[in-house]
Amino acid sequence: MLHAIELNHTHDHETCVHDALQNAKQICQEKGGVLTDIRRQVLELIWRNHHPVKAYDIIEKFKPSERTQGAAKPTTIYRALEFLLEKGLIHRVESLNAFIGCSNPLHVHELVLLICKKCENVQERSAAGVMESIKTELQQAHFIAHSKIIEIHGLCDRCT
Amino acid sequence: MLHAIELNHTHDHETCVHDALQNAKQICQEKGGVLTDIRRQVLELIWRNHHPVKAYDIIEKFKPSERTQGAAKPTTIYRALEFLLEKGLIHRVESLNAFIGCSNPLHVHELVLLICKKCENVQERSAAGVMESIKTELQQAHFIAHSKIIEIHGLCDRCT
DNA sequence: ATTGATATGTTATATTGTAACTAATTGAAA
DNA sequence: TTTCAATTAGTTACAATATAACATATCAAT
Repeated sequence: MLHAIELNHTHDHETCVHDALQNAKQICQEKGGVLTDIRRQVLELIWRNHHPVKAYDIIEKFKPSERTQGAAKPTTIYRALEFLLEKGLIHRVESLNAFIGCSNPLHVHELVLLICKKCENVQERSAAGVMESIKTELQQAHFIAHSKIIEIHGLCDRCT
Repeated sequence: MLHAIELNHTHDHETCVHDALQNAKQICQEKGGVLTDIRRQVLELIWRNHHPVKAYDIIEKFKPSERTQGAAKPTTIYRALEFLLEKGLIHRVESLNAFIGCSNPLHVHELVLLICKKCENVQERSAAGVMESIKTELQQAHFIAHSKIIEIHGLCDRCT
């Protein structure tokens, strides 16, 4: 377990962000992408936040380099997000139009997202049992799945 | 089973739209809402389309009455959609930013949506087994669910 | 050096969704 | 039956989210 998404006083945020970047480097090596400055910074921003981050939050917070004049334009950020999604380094939360860091990018996995309405943490779970029963359901329906979106909204452990 | 969402030559579309409107009237009686002209027309449009419909598609297609000058404004349509969602007469497909008619509005139910990439049909399934395994997963996580979004993208029976 | 692949910049616009306030409607209580 | 309160709808303006299309830059391999 790399990073349980548990944001409490014992959580070492620097380590966690650092590890995410290390993973990113490794994955880019393995899968052949390049973790450019922009992409790295976007990933880092998402991990620092540790809550679902909206594209326009990133756009606003994004630090311009010497070359670039203003803040990064939408296109730039959306392209970085697209890259990170492709490499499995982040997830898109459909029901929030937002993004979170993938807590276990080295291992490709389908997931259930548990989204707390109160603390806004998102917990990522592999939920093998759920995936198994979905498989059964899909077989009954003769449906070939390409992607699965499972997002549960409610109250997490600590917020109940 | 009210309307399996099967759009083929044997599918009687008029009956299907008609039944949806009948259900809507009944539900509004039971739950206390009023199925106004606008709301009814929005619901009808969604059912006639029989595919996921985007809010702005509705806005464009919306027939103005004698009173209203131009097409309906966004606010009007979003309000109607909100009403229909509340009454369980339609579903929002989060991953498409679109809406579909609920195929069994008389019976409150959590569902799995099977979204075909090719024919764009959306099949609504109760998937008791899936819901059961999600329940187990949530208990393990000590998470209290308020709502569940389960959307599977892929190829349906007829499109494989 | 040239080329091809990848990444970024730039401009403009498309799409999706709300806020805030006003006016009309309607149905029941006074 | 008036008037009141609640609900619905109209209007204006804008916020938030996302993409298209084309130009430029970077850099490694030929």
